[in-house]
Amino acid sequence: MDVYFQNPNPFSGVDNIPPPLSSDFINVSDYLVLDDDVVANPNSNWSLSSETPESSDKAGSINDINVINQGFSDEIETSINNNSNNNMNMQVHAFHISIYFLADIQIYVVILIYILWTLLFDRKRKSRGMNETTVEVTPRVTFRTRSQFEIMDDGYKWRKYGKKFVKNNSNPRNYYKCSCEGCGVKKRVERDREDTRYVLTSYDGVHNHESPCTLSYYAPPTMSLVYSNEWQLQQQASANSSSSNYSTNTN
DNA sequence: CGGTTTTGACCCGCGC
DNA sequence: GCGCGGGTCAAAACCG
Repeated sequence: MDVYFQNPNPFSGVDNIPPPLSSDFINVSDYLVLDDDVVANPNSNWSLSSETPESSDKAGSINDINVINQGFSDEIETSINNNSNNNMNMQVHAFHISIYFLADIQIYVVILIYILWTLLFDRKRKSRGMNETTVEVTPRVTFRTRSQFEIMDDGYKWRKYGKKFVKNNSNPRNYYKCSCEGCGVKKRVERDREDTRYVLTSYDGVHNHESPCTLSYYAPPTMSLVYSNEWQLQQQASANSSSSNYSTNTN
């Protein structure tokens, strides 16, 4: 499992947009595009977790990154590369801890848990009328980010299709679909019910297209102009929609 | 006018 | 079967 984060920094050169506050802006490449400050300060206050389709609402944070992938906790190794063209990348490598550092007995426990979990998952699939050849792969990744904004730029264009007040959370949960035709990725955004300073952003599925942000960054100058303008519009729209919120927090 | 947001209704799975 | 909670739909409103 390799997850690459890139940082085109869409804020650079954009007028009327407040400068990014430390750790308040996290963007997305596959899921996130990290801001300069986040990459430069690995200890800044952010976290990442992924969850199985059956275990929603379990996003948490262990140190910087927490990954719970299909029932296993994964050991994470992070590395930050700064290549020649100022395109900073963060590589996240995940290893199954069952092989990496568990003692022998614990390996068997993990294997047993895995078998039980697989059987349970298979039963759930069959109870839904899914046969053996039906593959249900809906990766859900949740980012827990300390931010004053619910809507953070993640490099993709989203269309809101629902809003729901969920139990035990006074803050609404917003549902978004990727606006790109044919892309079925969905996004769920809500304030952490336990600490409203944090925003939980869950992604269902994987984009089958490039982010407009990535295109902008790697495109030839003429293309870059087109996409950059799109980015500015998105950024300004986001800033306008939350301008009152921002103004109350900048003093 | 086209794209986005809002919001009530509807659907579905799950537990009792 | 029923109620509840979460997710989605779709029509109307909104906006640039």
